[in-house]
Amino acid sequence: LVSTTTMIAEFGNYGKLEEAQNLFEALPEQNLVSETAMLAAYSQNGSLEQARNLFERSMQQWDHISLSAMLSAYAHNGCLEDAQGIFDRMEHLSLTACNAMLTAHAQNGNLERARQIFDEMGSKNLVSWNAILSAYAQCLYLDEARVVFDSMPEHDMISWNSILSATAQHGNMHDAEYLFVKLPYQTSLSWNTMITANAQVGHLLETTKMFDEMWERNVLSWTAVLTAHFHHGQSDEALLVFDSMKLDDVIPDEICFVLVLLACSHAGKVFLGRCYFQSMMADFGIQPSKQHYCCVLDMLARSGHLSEARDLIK
RNA sequence: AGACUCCGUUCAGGGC
Repeated sequence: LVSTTTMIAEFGNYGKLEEAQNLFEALPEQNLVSETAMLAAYSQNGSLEQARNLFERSMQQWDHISLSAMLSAYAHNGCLEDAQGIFDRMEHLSLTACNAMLTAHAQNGNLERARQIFDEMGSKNLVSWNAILSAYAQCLYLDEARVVFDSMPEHDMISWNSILSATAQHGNMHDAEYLFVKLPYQTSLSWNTMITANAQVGHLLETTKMFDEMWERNVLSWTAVLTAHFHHGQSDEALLVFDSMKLDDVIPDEICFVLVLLACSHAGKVFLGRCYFQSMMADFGIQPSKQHYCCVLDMLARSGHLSEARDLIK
């Protein structure tokens, strides 16, 4: 039971919800801890209804950890009121619960409420600091973000990454570059943040240069190059990049396919686009999301395949 | 054994 619970949590972290669920259902007996692990797996993969079912119907008892898990499930799915409901009913407000609630308000655009929770917290850990930092960073309140950053007792990769990407997304590539070279960690994460920033502001040359210099490339790095070509209207190059990526044994994810489908759409390559769409499902086992259908729809509509586009909507 | 924080993709339309 103990090792299976660990594996359920691991599968959840890696987005393998089905595997987690299979393990969970095959358990001869379940306890609070394994149920919480499953709850978190649902939450991390956007299955709010399943999480709610498990929490309300199957579970016989709850502790502060399972409550926190459900709280963040609500928080991540935009159910602010449900999250607040759990929060208000908790007897002991654990650090984790406060952090989750803080983030929920921040993601809902209520920075003041987030700030209030932060200020009222008796003790804070690095997660709390990072949460309020990224709340400001994501709204591109750079000044506030810098103040928080400078007040923090310590920084980890997440803190650096937040401030770096906010600076870059704000368009201050010089400042971003300055931060980047000052980083105490030169990890593939920081490289990916930087290369992505370059791609977002449309610096194709910088993007490819960084890509060539990287020692460890993953899907994010490849996605940045794809994005940069896409921004420059270079659909063919984008598709070439995508094919090279597969040759390099990097597994494309759903976002790569969004870009590929859009590239096909812009280049008017309907047939090719269909092939990629099929391949996405058949070869990579990716369930098409609404977003993917929108891309296909866009492609069909732009190229004048109106009746097929209409069928797709149905 | 389980919970909390960061990062990648965007189409169309409307307003200024």
